[in-house]
Amino acid sequence: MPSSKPPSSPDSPDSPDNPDQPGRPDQPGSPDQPGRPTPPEAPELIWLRPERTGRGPRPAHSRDSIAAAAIGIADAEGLDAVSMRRVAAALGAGTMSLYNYVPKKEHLLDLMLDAAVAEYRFPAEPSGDVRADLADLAHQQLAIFRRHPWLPGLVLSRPGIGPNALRYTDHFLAVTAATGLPGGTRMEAMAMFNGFLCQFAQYEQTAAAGAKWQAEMVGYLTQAAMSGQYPHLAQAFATAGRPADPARVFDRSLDRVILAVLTPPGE
Amino acid sequence: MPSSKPPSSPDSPDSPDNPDQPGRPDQPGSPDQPGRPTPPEAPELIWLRPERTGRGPRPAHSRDSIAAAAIGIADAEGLDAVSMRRVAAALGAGTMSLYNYVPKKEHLLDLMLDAAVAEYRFPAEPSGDVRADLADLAHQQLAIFRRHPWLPGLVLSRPGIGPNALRYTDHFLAVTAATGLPGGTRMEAMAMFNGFLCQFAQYEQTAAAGAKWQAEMVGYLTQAAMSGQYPHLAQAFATAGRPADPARVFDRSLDRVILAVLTPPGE
DNA sequence: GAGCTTCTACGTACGCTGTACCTAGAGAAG
DNA sequence: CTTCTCTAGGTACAGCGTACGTAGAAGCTC
Repeated sequence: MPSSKPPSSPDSPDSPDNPDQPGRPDQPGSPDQPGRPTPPEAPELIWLRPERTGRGPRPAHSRDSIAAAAIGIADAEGLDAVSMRRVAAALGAGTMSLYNYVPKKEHLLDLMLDAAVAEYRFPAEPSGDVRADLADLAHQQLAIFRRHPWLPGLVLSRPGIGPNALRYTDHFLAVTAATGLPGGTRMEAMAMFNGFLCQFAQYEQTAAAGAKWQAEMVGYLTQAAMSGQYPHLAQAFATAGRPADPARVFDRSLDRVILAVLTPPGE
Repeated sequence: MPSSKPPSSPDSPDSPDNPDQPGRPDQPGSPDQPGRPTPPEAPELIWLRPERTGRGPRPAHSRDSIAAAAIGIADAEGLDAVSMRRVAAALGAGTMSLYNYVPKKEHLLDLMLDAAVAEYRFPAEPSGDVRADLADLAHQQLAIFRRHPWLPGLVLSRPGIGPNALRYTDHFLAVTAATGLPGGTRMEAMAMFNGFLCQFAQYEQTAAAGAKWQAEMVGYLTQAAMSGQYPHLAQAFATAGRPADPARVFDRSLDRVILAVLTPPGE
């Protein structure tokens, strides 16, 4: 139904023939009398709302194009610059028209998130080497996070699971199937895996963003270490060598995460 | 994420008579003549600003009382309810007076974060059982997160390190000293440990918050599983037993995290 | 076709946000 | 004493999310 969205197509403003199937029968909610003025109950989850109902004029935009516009703004100016007005203006639409596509701004963020997740390229089949497959997944994810610096924060703050996130989940489950671990355990492992990557990417960004911030942080930490109030911190500082190569830190930490993922939970 | 945005100063509306400061050197950072009205450079990190300089009237509030007021609001009504106006009103102060204590709202969040971290109760010395100490730390942290539902999101979104966070760090380093791992590795391990706890607490909350959300999610996932597009997800669903006890899930996942923490990184 | 219904587009307006800027006045330093 | 720095707090502004209402297009049923 939804995507199979090649990311190479930036945005086709109106694909003239978009034979989508509106055939979704109805909400499984409360069977209402016909002719009720209020729709029974719109789902909160945007993925449960059909993109198009088939009545009335054809929408001038699509979820994909809206997400692409928002992502463009976020990539260029940060997530804070993504406002309903900005996105609508980027689409050439009136501000309030956006609310025909997206009931709340949160849902716009959900669209952005899932559109970004569409950038993964999964192999058709797991290679058989679980560690290698997970490492590949991790490096892809890090690359996507670097392309979209706002993404880690979004992933960490929202529980959204769109169609593309489901594809990611499915792939992760496929890759880890060989471990023999039960499905629930592998889902928990995925959450850990994901969380680690988000945090690492976020750390990377804050470190890279401000030289001033970094300098202040170093000053603050050394001052704290010298104060004598934090002896173990001081000792860690004293024994630390050079700042360590970030790529090495990533691979090292990733190894540990993968280890945790692959270990059977039974004590 | 948010900052790094130059003020841009589009236009000062109209200052009819603004006689002083004709040659305002504008951005700080330029070495000024002595006796210049602008202070040389205020640090961005709030912990590097002295709480009190000793001149002028005594402030009517303290960082602690401000943080306590903000935390009270956040606990009762969520982090979104914490606005400068609300906090100032809770203190019985004018809105703009708050800016004498906190240069930006971000720093108010930093104060809140560190005040919440102050709730830890660390033993004077590590017990010698690293796993047990870490498990205790984790359970304390989870309890704090449950007391302050807004905290995990803050911790995940801000790199702030206040004095109490330093105390936490020091304790973690003390506990893990027995592993013999180098300081840098233990810091990375702490980040993983922390991140896991934040994410778990956050998941716990979103799951507990909305029965409707949960119901929709289950419907969405089962529908996705039945669609045939996500075979491994479907299989995981099919083989899953009952929803599993959350406390068990926590302890199980915690075990894996601790395992990852304690494992030497060298392959 | 007519007529009804349902959708889209979008302007206006409201309450809220963070905060720049300014005026008073308190109190320590010289 | 004077002088200077600090604090308290009001006013104002640009921008936010979005509730609400109107106008008209497009599909369904007859």
